[in-house]
Amino acid sequence: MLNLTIAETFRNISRLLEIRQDNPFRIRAYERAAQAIEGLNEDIEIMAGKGTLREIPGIGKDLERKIKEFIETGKIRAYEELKKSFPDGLLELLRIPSVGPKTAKLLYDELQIHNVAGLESAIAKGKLKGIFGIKEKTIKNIASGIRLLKAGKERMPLSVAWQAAESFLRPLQGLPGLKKISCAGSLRRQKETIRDIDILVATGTPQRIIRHFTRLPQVKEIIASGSTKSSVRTADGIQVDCRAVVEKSFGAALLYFTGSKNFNIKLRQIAIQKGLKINEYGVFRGNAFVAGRTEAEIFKLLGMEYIEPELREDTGEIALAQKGTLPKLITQNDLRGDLHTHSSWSDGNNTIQEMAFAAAKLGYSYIAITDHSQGLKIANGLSVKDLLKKRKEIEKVNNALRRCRVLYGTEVDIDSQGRLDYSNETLKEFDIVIAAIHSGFRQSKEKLTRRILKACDNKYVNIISHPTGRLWGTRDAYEIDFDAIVAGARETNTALEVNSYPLRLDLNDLHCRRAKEEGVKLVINTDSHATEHLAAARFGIAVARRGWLTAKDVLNTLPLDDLLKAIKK
DNA sequence: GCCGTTTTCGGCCCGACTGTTTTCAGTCG
Repeated sequence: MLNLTIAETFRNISRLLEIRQDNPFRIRAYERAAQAIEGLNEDIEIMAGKGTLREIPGIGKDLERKIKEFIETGKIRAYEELKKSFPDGLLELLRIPSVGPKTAKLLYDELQIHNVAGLESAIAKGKLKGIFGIKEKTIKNIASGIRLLKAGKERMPLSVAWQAAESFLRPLQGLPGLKKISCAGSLRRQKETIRDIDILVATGTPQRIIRHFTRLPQVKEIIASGSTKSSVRTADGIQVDCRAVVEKSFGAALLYFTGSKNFNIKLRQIAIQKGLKINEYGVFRGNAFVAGRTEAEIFKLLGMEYIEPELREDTGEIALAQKGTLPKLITQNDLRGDLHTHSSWSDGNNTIQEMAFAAAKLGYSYIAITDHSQGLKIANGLSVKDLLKKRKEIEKVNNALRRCRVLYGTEVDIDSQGRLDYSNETLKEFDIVIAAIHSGFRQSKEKLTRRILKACDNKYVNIISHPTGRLWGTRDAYEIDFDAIVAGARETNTALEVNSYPLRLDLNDLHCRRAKEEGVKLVINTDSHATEHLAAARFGIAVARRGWLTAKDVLNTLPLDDLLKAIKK
């Protein structure tokens, strides 16, 4: 898939144009296009084939041509030309916090510095002193920016970001003078990975709240601190921004700080058409404040439905909101059960009874215990003989626990040839069968895809679990032909799983939206190996919401009887 | 370079903080 490559190329063009001090609107056009392409839920090559590139906001005649050029030749001539006028590595300088295009150009023009290593040695030799506009403080900032860049704090998974955010939200909540508090930014939009954390507060005494914020024990460094805004870095290297506004502006500020950037720009343009101006303090007609206390009143004023944060990516949601036809996103309350969990029969920490009680406590009306199959020795997979005993135990738990029905399930291994690890005789006894790949990840895309399709063809397989095999920070997704799998799943009435386990999140939001478009049902499971993992469903819900899913698209929102009917082949 | 309820030209989202200036440019979000 070329989407990210093309987005990156456009972003680089934007940056080089910035250094060259080209037309600022042209610069922004490339940046906007890059962001729009990143947010696409469709393969850009397929769109090019269908001739729908121009439907992407920010893609006009010229960029359409450039995208096609890239798809056909692997290059964009104009970009290659542009690169020639700059030394290799110059873009690297822009990745240093506090170094922007102007500084990069200055460093290059004055000292011929064109990469981070060169900048480091120039600092060490004291060469930056004496350049107009650069003094001690700036040099220090650049040096610490380089250290940060090298520490390589890239993005963190959503789950880690939530933990960090809560460590700030909790101590601030209830402070005297604090009226409202919320996280904002990509965290509120529940993106899969987060760069930094935004916190917004409504207060009449901003200085006091900001002071409290910067003095929290986990703060290691104050990056900036003004009267209404402050940025800090934690000992873990996570940047947290706090912004304070008066209560009247809270909705406008929340809207603004939640983003995404392209979404905000689009909204402000719509406001301008209506003779209004939006900033983080409110919506104004002339100088008169007309809205801003809540996000809802701003959307209403702009003539559109409330748009959930997870949808705010400028990928078509604004038009639907104007028509009033947004999907009603699934919530955690819609889930009636978990269909992928493990017990101590295989590699889980808890007994079936403990898992069942934990599920009941969450308000679930069913939980499937889907232990690994016999071939997966490393996970203590169950032999056919074990299965009989396990089934008896489930019956016992079901007799004792009325509120939450335990389903007799398995996560059956798909072997390297696409065969299943239990016979059909065994499989047909289960209430629910999940199939998944646990080995042979390095096979070709075609072979991996065939394995999964073969599993779909089995009439007892109800769900395909973690289809792309990715494990965050450990293993990249293996390549599959997702469109082929969607087609196979649809034909065979096999559901695809959104695995909520924070390091998997497989499928992702893009996959969800695609599957939904093609009419394939999804399930949101946790793959829990302990009772406390069940709570991770919130992360699967986050993915599903970003993937535009409603409760209707997700099978485990159904009552038990309906669920069992719906998964039948 | 994009875009159009001001439609093929002439606009283009908006503001806080810092460091370097002494009124503002650069960076960031």
